[in-house]
Amino acid sequence: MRQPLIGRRVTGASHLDWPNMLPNATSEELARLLPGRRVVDVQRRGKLLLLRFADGSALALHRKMSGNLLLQPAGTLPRPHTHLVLHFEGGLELHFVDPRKFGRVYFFPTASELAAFLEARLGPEPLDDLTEEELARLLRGRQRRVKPLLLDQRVLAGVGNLYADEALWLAGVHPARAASSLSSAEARRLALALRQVLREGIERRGTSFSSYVDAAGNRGDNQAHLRVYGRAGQACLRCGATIVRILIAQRGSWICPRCQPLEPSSASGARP
DNA sequence: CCACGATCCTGCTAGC
DNA sequence: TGCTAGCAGGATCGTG
Repeated sequence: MRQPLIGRRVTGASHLDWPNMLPNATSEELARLLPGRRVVDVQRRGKLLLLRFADGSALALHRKMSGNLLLQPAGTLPRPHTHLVLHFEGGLELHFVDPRKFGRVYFFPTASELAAFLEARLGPEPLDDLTEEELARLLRGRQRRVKPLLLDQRVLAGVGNLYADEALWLAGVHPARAASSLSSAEARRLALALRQVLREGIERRGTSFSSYVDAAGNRGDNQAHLRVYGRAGQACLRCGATIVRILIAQRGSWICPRCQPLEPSSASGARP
C-alpha cells in the first residue's frame, strides 16, 4: 500500500456503520477529522497497519480474524460487510471489509499517543529484533506455556496461531511446555523457526486458507506450504507420525506428538 | 503470575 | 435437502 497511498490526501471517510469497530473515536469524528490529512507513511507494527499523516496523527487498523483491506478505484461498489471506506484524492479508495466485525480502527491525534498505544501492547518485532538471546530473555523465568506466551502480543508482536504452530513444529517444541523449561538449543531453534515461518509467509504473500486477500484482492500461497497447522490425521512430514489437534489456551493447536514431546523423553527423540 | 471461560461476530462445513 | 454443532487467522476481560 505504500506506493499508492504515500503522498495522497484523504478526501473522505464513509460506510462507517459499525461503532464497535472504533474503540477510541466515533464515526462522526472520523468522518469529520480525516478529510484533508495527507498520508506520509504506511507501516506495519505487529498485526497493525499504520497510516501516518503529515500532522503527526495516525490511523491504526487491525484486521483480527476476518478483515480484509482492499485498494479500489473510486466509485467501486463496496462489497457486503464493508465497514469503512477511506477516499483519497486521485480516485483511490481503501475499503475495510470485515464479516465478523472483530476488526478495529483506532485514531490517534498525535504521534506520541500512537507511540504510547504501541508501547503498551506490543513486544519486539520478530523479524527485526529477535535474536536467540532476545528470545531466551523473553522465555526466562516464565512459567507460562510457551505457545500462549508466543501469542501474547505484549511479549512478541505479530505471531498468530498458525505461525506459532508452524514454528513450534519446526523447533520440535511442544506448545504446552513451560517457557522456562526450554533448553538454550530449543530456544535457539525456536527463534530461528519463528523468523523463518514469518519470512516464508511474507514471501508467499500470506496464508489464504479462507478469505484472506491482499490489498489488490489476490490470495496468498502459504496455505499450500503449511507443515503442521490444520493437518490433523495426516503424516508428520519429518517422522511420519500422525499429526493431532489439541487445545492450548482454547486455541486449536496442531502438533506431531513424536517430534514435539511434552515430557523430556529418555529416547533420543526427534532432532529437528 | 497464570489458567480458564466468556465475549465480541458471521460464515462455512461436516455430520446427521 | 435441510438443520445444527462446531470451528475459524484475535484479543480482552473477569474470576480464581
